[in-house]
Amino acid sequence: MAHQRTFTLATPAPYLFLSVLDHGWPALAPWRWDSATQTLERTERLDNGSVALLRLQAAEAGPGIAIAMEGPVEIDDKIVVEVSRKMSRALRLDEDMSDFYARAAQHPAIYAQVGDGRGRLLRSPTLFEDVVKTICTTNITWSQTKAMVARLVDAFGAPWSADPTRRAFPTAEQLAAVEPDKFDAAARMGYRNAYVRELAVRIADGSLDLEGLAAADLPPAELRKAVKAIKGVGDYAANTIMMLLGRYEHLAIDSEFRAFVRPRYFDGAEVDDKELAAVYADWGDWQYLAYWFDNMDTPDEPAAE
DNA sequence: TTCCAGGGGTAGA
DNA sequence: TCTACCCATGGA
Repeated sequence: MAHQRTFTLATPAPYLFLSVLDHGWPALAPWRWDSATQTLERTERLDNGSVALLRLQAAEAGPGIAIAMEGPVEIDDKIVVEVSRKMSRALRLDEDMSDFYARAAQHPAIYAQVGDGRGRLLRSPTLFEDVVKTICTTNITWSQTKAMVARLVDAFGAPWSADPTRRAFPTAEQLAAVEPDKFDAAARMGYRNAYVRELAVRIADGSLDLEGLAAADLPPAELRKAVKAIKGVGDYAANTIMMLLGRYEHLAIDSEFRAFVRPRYFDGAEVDDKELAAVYADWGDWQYLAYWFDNMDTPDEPAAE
């Protein structure tokens, strides 16, 4: 028997629910965006091991996000607290964006995109999921990133009982338990297979405390060094992960960044990455977001498609 | 066929 | 610190 419960998550001010579309993450499983109902869905594995479906929408009356949960076990207050904590992390409801908004207000082009209440780029309930997904964005097209992540979830994630085709993101322990050959054949991530497997094994055997890293209040340089020590994480991925940890002072320079900045600010001239990056230097701690919204001209459509 | 995508590891200088 | 070379996968 299915159990349902709906509750409201408080949001900061200003806040626009559609900001969840500012990042490409809602296109990656187990997230799903239903444009007809403006609903962000996610299959989530709870701490008690059961899998529930979450449906997030802007609250009908007043501020906040309405979360409708459907799961196989009774949804008590403890579960509500757990899901609230996870979704608050995913939607970054605790981040202080005020300084970024103040700076954006001085830049009409950026402000036109950021407006009031955007900029909270969607992430995952866990750093593990964010790191795996980031590795899946390196040296690959976005459509293949989506396919790789979908295969990972379909093959190894725990199923939602009401619809087993919908699964939660696999835990590190679940992935570490899979035979390498079986993992590679199902995930088909190319040379990234070994990176993701090693990450999962190191977390599962306790040699890497990734979530502890996310929770620890480390100096940024130390945090970045620890992130970059993960196999498969270079400069681009490390800076993307820093962004996912709420540190926006580094730019993640990739082919997309170059393809945007070079023609716009250098008339297509062959300039190196250092020079390209200097375009956003004035933004200091907010360089990543400044670039992100500079390179966004479709505010009402899912980003990075 | 060849190229290369929201790069990174490694060896060698 | 920098460069050359290699790397699975699959679409163009």
